[in-house]
Amino acid sequence: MYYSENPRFFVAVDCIIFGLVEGKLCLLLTKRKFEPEKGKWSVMGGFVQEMESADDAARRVLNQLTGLQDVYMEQVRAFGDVDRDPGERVISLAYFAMLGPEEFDVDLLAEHNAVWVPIDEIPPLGFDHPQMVQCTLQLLRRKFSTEPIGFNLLPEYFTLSQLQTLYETILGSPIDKRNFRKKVAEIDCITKTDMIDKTGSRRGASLYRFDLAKFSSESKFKI
Amino acid sequence: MYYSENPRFFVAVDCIIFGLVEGKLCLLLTKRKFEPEKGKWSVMGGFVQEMESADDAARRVLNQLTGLQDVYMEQVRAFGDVDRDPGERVISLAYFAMLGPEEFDVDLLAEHNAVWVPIDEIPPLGFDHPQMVQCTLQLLRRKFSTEPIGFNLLPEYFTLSQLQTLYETILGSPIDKRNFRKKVAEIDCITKTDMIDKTGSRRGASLYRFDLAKFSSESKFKI
DNA sequence: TCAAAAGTGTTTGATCTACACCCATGA
DNA sequence: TCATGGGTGTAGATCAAACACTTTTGA
Repeated sequence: MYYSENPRFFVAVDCIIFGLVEGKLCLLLTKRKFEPEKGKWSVMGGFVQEMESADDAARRVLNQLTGLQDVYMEQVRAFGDVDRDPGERVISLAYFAMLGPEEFDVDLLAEHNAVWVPIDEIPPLGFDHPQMVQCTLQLLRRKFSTEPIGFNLLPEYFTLSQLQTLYETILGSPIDKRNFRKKVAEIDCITKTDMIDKTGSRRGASLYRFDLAKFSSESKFKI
Repeated sequence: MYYSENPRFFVAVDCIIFGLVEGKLCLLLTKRKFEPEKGKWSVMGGFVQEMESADDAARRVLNQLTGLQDVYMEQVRAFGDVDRDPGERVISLAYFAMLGPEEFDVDLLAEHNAVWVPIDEIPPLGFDHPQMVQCTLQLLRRKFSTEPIGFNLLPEYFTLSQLQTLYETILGSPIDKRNFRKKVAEIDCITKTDMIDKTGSRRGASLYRFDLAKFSSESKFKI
């Protein structure tokens, strides 16, 4: 048989999971409890199984760690260097996910030694995970200003200040408030509600939401 | 052992190979001589081997088909659906390559049933190759206007008309000649030589070249 | 009454777009 | 001499960036 002359490989998925914790962009990292790289920090990974697609495997790994379903996820790329895993030859597919401020299953996180780490405080990681994270951050920044994905990190209703702070955090530079609001006003799929958030200021701020129905892939979205 | 509880998979690389043939953007496709999908058109693929990285595998496959080395290649993404290959479970990594007008090994191409097909005349392809090609074209267009990769399709020395035609072909819309030349003039790494090409017109056109030394990742490159 | 965040327009410079004619040459 | 592709500048529109003050309200 044509196929069987060829070798087979373990195929892993590694999930680079973003979330906002106390306003800071964080990664969910785990301190490994198993060899190889035991004791080192790494992103959460798992192996693709027979009856699941790579995308399904990534969703499963994310679900096992957080208990969450229907989370925004996307493939970053494959990492296929021969020695990227010191234990065995493993080809890995990196995925990134963005979590909103839902309640996590804290027990699951603890069970996996998982903690939120701000992206400017990332400890040395095992395997080729530093590369994966760099690559993912680049992708994240590029997508962030051209596609409406930031909302995955926010609650359903959010203030413009929250949104602006998020963009400043991700893009790494301050944004002029008036220019920012001018742009937001031109984006159809970000709509004002008549609710007011009084927790963030004495005066109160209007709450907005992302309206998926008003978003088509051809709508302008440029922040 | 931790790893061995998990299944292993065939891992393929599929090469989406671009070239300019008579001024048209073409893909190098092969008519399959083996099952599965025998008789159907597909892009050129091969299996990753034990002692080679995924990138090396892609380079090897390209070399086996064209005889060429040191060709511009880049990973597109992984395709991991369970049934993407009707014969066996195969996870595939798509790569794209851009060939200049070098001499190909015609015998090798013939041996693989490979022909150049203009991208607007692509026949129905087997497997999930239509998806791969679409995905790659998107990536190509995005990279084309922000990174100096188009030169890989051109000879070392080229005229501005050739360059403009190339951009019009890839981006799919006509470009104003004066505006195009204005932009090119502002790009440091495209330099004029004192050579003249007399083959394309009676008057003759200055030949330009891409100067890699003058290109840094921070240089502006926006066409 | 004051601290703290929300909200609001205008001006300036930069960039992009549209547009038409002369040039040099070989056939 | 003329057909063919090579080469050149300007004006108007659009977009991006800089900039400061008033409003509301709970403590």
